[in-house]
Amino acid sequence: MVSVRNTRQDVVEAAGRLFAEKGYHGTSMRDLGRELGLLGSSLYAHVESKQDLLVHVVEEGARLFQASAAAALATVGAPGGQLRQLIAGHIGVVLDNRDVVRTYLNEARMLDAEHRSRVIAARDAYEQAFRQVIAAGVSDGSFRSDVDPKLHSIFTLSILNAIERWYRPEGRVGRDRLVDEVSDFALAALKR
Amino acid sequence: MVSVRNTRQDVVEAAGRLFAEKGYHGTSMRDLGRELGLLGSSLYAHVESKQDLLVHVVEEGARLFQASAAAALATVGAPGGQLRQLIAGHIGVVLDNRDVVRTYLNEARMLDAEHRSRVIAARDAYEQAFRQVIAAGVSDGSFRSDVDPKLHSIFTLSILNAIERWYRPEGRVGRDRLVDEVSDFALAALKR
DNA sequence: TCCTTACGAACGAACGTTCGTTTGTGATAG
DNA sequence: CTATCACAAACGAACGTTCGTTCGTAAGGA
Repeated sequence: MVSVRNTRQDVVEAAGRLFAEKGYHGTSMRDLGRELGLLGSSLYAHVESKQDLLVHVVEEGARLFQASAAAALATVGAPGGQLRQLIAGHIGVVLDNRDVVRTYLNEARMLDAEHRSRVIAARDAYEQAFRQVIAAGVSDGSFRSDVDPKLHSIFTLSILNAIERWYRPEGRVGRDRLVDEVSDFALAALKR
Repeated sequence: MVSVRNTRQDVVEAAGRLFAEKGYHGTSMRDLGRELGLLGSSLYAHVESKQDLLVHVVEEGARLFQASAAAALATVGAPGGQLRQLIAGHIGVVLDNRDVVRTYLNEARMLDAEHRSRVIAARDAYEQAFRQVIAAGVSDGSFRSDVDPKLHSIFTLSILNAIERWYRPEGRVGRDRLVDEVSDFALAALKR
């Protein structure tokens, strides 16, 4: 029942891979066709345009992060635990969807103005989740009172978003260790 | 006596600006010409090739960071103070050379293999400066003993390298405040 | 039989780059 | 002073290639 032919999802996945590796403008439709064993022109049976492919990859990235944040916020517990959940979720998304995430983080600015502003809005909303949790911890006294929630969330997200640039799954740092290290680093600045 | 004509340095600067904004592959030689008020073909009076332009911008970025690290390491003082110097220097480089730094950070991977590996080596050497200072602080007891210098330097550099993505000089956070916030954040995880 | 998938030729536009020519400017010679 | 010269800077046409995309057609599974 396995189809020999390619499906739309195959094309989007391959696009994520190539966009992540060589950038949107560095990838041609013929490159992408070659990756799937077909001609560049054949891709148009599955997809409307090259820009359309970028839109789909980036929006999948946005969806993944949004779902992760929603799940973390749904957990009950102290702000410290919730922040740890946010961090663990983010790292899970990055490690399980490297190419989509790399494209989401690095190539979204190549989108046309309309789609790009939607992505920016999604990122703002995601950052809001971090800010909320930190602000809650400041309010209820579990975090230091002189913490700037906005700056702290930017710093934490900076660490998380950079992971795709250096982390190697086969290296000496396992996934759980990574979550612990990032969490401890981010929480150290919050400890009163 | 200011020249009305453009100089090689003008071209490299404009290239840094456009590469930072639209990416290397997203910038054409005709775009770059337009930026300077001339034709794309006219650029070849100043420059060997488009790739050549990228090489010069990226190598300038590498030089700036290397000089900053050397200056910070030359200061005497406790590891905590030296780390703060490294951070302040990095932030200075980023804020005073936004376009060069953005190109250095985001477009270096578009270089051919030879130049790219030189950039990677330069980045490794730069990260080494951070790692050394942290390791020294662990050794002399001014930092916690269970700190992993490599991970800590990666996290700190992640924060520093992300600054170009969100910081606005005209915003509510001034340069000195930014240096303090990043330093406090990075040092909190080192406090014993 | 229809519908999806893929082909492969072709399109016009844009790409990086080359080249012969023109232009402007500063130095030099009369 | 002015005429001449050299040279760098810029032009603009053109090159060969690649780009994203279109289209008519063929093949094959439901």
